[in-house]
Amino acid sequence: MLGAMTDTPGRLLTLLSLLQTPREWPGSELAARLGVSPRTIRRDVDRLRGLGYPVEATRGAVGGYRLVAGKAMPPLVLEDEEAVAIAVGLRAGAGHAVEGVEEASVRALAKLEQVLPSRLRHRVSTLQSATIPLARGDGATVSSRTLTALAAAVTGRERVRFGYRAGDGTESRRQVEPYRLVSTGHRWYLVAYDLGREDWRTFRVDRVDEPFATGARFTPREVPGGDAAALVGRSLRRGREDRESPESPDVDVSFAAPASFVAARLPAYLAPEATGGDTCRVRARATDSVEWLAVRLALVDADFTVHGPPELAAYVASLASRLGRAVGGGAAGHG
Amino acid sequence: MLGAMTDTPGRLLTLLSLLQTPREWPGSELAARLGVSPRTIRRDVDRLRGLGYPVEATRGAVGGYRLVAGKAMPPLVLEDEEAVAIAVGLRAGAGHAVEGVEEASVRALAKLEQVLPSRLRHRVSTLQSATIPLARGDGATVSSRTLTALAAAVTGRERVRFGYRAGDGTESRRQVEPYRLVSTGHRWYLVAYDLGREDWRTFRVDRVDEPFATGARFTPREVPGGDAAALVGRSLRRGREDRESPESPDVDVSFAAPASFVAARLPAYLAPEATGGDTCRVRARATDSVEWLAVRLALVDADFTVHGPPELAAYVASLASRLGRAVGGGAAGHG
DNA sequence: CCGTACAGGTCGGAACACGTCCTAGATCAC
DNA sequence: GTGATCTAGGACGTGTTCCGACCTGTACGG
Repeated sequence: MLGAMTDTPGRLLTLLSLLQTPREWPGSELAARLGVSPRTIRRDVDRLRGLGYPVEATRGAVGGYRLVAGKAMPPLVLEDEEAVAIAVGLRAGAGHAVEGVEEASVRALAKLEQVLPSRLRHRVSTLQSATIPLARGDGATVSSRTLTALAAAVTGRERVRFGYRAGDGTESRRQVEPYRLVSTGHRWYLVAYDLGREDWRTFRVDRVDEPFATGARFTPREVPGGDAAALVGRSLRRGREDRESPESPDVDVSFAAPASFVAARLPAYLAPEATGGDTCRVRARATDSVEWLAVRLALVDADFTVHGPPELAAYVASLASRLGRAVGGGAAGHG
Repeated sequence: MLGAMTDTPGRLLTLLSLLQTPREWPGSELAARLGVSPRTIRRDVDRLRGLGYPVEATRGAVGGYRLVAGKAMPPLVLEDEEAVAIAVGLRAGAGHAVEGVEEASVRALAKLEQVLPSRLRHRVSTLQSATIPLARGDGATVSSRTLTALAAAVTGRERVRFGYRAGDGTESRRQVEPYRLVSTGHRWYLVAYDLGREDWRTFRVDRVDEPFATGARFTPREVPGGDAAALVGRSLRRGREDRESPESPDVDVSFAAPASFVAARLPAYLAPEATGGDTCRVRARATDSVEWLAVRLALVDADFTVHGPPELAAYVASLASRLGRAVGGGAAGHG
């Protein structure tokens, strides 16, 4: 730890970190460790409680203090290893995080990386290189570096400069006021006010190159429509910044298994509807990549039929033939 | 926030949380926000620096304070959303976390869940249900609840009671002093001193049922051989607690692609060796499940041949035939 | 029943924290 | 250059808090 604490606030911080350990601390031990009298420890505990951190105490011969779940998150005191583990985990999930927490996940990653000691930083990157991005290298993968840089700029209200490669291939340099990151499935969009164009724009984050915070803070403008996510939707429909088909093709797959079985093995947005006692069908807007989809369908561990989209069928077919070749061409399974 | 702060330690904590935001704070703004004079803010910043938190200040007209990377991790102050995101991410990765940080990852999760407010707790579990475990449901999946409970007991040095289902199907109740969690690939082991058997044992965590910390602390014994991981290895070789073949079958796959191409798409422990300019071969001890392996191999996006193990070949074959059936039986791909 | 631990009151002396001055140095806009 | 704006930090007086040393009460385990 930090050695002998002489001042009160510092002692409180270390006390908080000690109590976060999943064990019970007798007051006397805490007193010895912090170099103060047990009475002071009791007072400190009172103070922490006053601040909203619920310190629980068990009385009796084997009693002690410990920090339990309360109404607000206490500051997390992490060991080096733990911080690295979280950073690696969040980075791995940055591209295809669990739906509903993508943006929070990126914010947390940005916050963590802001204060991550450099000696841990390179451990994170080496460890991360051991993971593979599950989306194929089609150039549309989003780097967690870009993502966290943009997230930091959004919450810091700092202007950002970056290079942008539009859908038709033209490159440009932009300076924008970033407002929000929006995630739709596995794709990220940045809603920002483009200072050069003097209008709102949505940018695909995978096409953003080397974002750089200028350091200049800006005062928020009002987002047209009030909702950044809606702006992304509109932009996609108009296809102004994004020349691709705005809506991903619809998934349509039927399974030779009960709906409950299939539902348990697919993400929530791919909810199957029963089409009989032992069959069901999944129809949904696909936000995942075709590769991801194919993998998830295959891992359901039940026979299925792809009705669409054609891209998915084609990929599944190519996967089937490749796997067939991998084991000698014969497609005779054992199941 | 917590409203008007009147006491110094509380103010320091909120200051720390404000500085963790990825933006710069002018001293005057901090002063207004915390209800003290700018001079006090300067003193507080000094104090934080004295405690080891590197507060960086940029001077000049647009200057301000911010917390930067230092030599130790500062206490992370997380928003609700961010805490949920981290918990979900860690849980998702609990089974098959990135190699090298599995144990730290579980420790971090245990620490976080100890203080996670209950209102966030059920959000985590609902969100998690949206993810699919990538290991097939063969009964050998480890619940993150069991894992974190054991991790907490290990660091808390608390005795644990649990039900255990041995490899031959016999059930028993155990009371143990838990020493370490060891992860080998996708499988978890608990090294503990079994109080009933009066000897050291290693338990497969997926066979542990409802661990329960008794609250009784114990004083550490010396681990025989000094190394818990070695103990697991020995136990596996003897097959005392674990009747399965101790070592997973060896993976042997050759690719019709350069080693560099393959290496970039596989985890580090599946390092390919070049067998020619445009071919390479992967030989390794497989710690992942067969399903995972098959998926990873398929996503390399190159033709490959499975030489072993037989289980992998069989699974790949069954996958090939299932995927073939999914698109109408013809195994003719488009690639 | 006793030992241990948490809980909390009081009191006096010492230490500290705070605000209000002050000056110095750095940076940016004009 | 000049001025504005920010951090940096010393000096000082006042008021308060903090701490340790008592003390009593209560809960729990053996």
